[in-house]
Amino acid sequence: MPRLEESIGFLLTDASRLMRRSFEQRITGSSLTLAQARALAHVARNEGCRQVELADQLEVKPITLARLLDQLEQAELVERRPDPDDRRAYRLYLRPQADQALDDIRTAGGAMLAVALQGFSEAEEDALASALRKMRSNLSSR
Amino acid sequence: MPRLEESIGFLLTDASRLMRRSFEQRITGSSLTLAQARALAHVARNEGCRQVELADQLEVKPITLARLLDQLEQAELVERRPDPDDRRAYRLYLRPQADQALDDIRTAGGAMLAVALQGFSEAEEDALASALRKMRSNLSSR
DNA sequence: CCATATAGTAAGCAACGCTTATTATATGGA
DNA sequence: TCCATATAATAAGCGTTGCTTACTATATGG
Repeated sequence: MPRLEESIGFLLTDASRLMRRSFEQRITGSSLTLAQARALAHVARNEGCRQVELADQLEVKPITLARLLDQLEQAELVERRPDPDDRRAYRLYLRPQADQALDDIRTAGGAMLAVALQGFSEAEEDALASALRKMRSNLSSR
Repeated sequence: MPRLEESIGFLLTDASRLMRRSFEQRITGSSLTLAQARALAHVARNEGCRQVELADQLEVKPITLARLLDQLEQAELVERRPDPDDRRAYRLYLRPQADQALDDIRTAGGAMLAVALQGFSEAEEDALASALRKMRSNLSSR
């Protein structure tokens, strides 16, 4: 009988929760949560995209993304501009302050990972990243 | 410039969120959340332990665990018994229905992992588990 | 015996994510 | 052209997780 609490499922949630804790402790400057940071990073890679597209990418419901964008807009990091071709839709753009926030995210994330990945070889890091990408793809609803 | 949104940090949170979604869709029978399931699994491995010990193991605050235990107690899966040697403390025990719930957790978790780990060799699974354990240990507050 | 520490809980907060429903706008037939 | 249907975004409201702060009751050590 395998130890249930040491299964990959629980290990992954443990690592994820500890990572979030570490990240949010380090990013006190920008006071972003991990979910907000993630949304911001995706806007940065997809400037001009619509919310429904981004929600699909992030694999959350549109309303969940809308709330995240409310926070990012209030922090003046992201801007919703009306889509000229579809009056129902917005297109998403970075505001000037976003560059600084993205830097902060990189810094906090880097510091967190430096701790989390202590003792990992580069090959181990690559294997981990690759495994996680594969899992994400396997679990994707698309 | 590495792709921020593909860093191990975000990959891990993605995989974790998708896993939780998949798990909670599959365990409709017992209607447990992943966090409750995790707490239950730890009670099973540590019957008779005190809440403060379990909270420490789970790396959550005692009050966070207390809420989880409220839910598990209401579901008649876990029982708080007064510690005979310390009138401030409880000791935690499984109720009879817990066996069935733990089976359900194994089943739902197994089905979820079967999807999540499609295309993984046994060696890759082991490497992933080992990497996650190392990360957890590196990020542990203890 | 008293100061301090510890076990557990209460109250209240914020984030995340959801379901369901609503509004406004697009779009594809008849 | 018009209408039925679909789509983009949001509103309202819920449950879960996890936290901080503060409290009560009990242990424990000097």
